Amino acid sequence: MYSAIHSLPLDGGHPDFQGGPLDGTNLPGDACLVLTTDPKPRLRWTADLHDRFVDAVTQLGGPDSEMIVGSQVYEKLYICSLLMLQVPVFHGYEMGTFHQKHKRGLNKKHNISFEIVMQREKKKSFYRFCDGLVTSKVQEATPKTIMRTMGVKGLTLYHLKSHLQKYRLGKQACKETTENSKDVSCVAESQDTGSSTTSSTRMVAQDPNDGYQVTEALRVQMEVQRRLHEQLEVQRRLQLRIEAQGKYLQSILEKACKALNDQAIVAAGLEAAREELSELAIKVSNDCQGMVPLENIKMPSISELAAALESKNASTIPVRIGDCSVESCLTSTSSPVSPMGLGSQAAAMKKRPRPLFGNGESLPLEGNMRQEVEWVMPHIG
DNA sequence: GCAGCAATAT
DNA sequence: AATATTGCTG
Repeated sequence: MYSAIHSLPLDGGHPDFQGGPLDGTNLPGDACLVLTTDPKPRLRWTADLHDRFVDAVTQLGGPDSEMIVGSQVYEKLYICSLLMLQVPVFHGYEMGTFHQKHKRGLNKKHNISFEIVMQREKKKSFYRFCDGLVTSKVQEATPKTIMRTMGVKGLTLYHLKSHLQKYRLGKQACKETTENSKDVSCVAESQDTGSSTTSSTRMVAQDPNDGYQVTEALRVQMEVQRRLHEQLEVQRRLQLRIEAQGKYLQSILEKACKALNDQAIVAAGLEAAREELSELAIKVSNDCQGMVPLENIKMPSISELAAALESKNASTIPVRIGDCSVESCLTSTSSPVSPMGLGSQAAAMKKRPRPLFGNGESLPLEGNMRQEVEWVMPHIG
């Protein structure tokens, strides 16, 4: 029916193209843009061309990729510092939800910025933290961007528009059928905010976005591990500090003992007191020795970590914010790093011990790991 | 101008 | 019938 009147070589990043036949019979190795010979020449979507199209679309985030419809800048408050650590957690926040939960803690002054992302399919927007630790450069797959990434001469916006429309419809239908047959729950990737967990996060194995989701999950895991290390570091410093404190105490006691001993000869009545102090000194010494050596501190498992992150998030923040020393952890007197200062940070912590994941929000990995966590502070005599 | 949907044309 | 194109809306 169709016969080609002309064909244009593709330019773009495929140097391996073989000049195609000039008639309409295109083999899947062709890299030619074929038009039909009709009063109205039409573009022929050859297999090859389509493949390129698909490549471009997936590269741009899939057929239902997100649209970034705006951005906002918020003050670098405690909550924001927290969010810095929690980029993945931030995914899936819907606008309303986010506002409700965090608006009070945020201000439009400093340099934390968020994208307002709209997902094509859902037509709902949500915030995504995008300062510094941008997760992925998900560009939206629109006809224009596709055209750019395909880099095929002669391909117009209209061609792509139409083809994309069809492609999306096809994908949608495909998804629906697979969804009906099997309700595959997705990897812990998005929040459990109900409506935000729709088709786009419930993808099936062959979906091109699946790879993205896997990387995303991996990234989350790495993030968690990173924080585990941070936490352990704090723990270690705390331990050292505690040991030092113990030694100091002991030396004081010993001195006191000595002093008393000198006088003890004179005042026999003090004998009893000396005895007591000695005992005390021994006790302290024992306590010091019995204090859990670092190696014996119960190492938190990932699951514990996750739970801990959830419940004790606030306590990790100062460490990250200013890399402040143990002193500040212990005494809360060191210099504040965030504009609001430690005092108000402490207040914030008191107010919301679980600022991010409370209120039904949850860490992505949390589902199967909810345990009581007591490892943050080793038991001290 | 552009994206996306629906209708239309081939 | 399948799918490319055009029309129209926001």
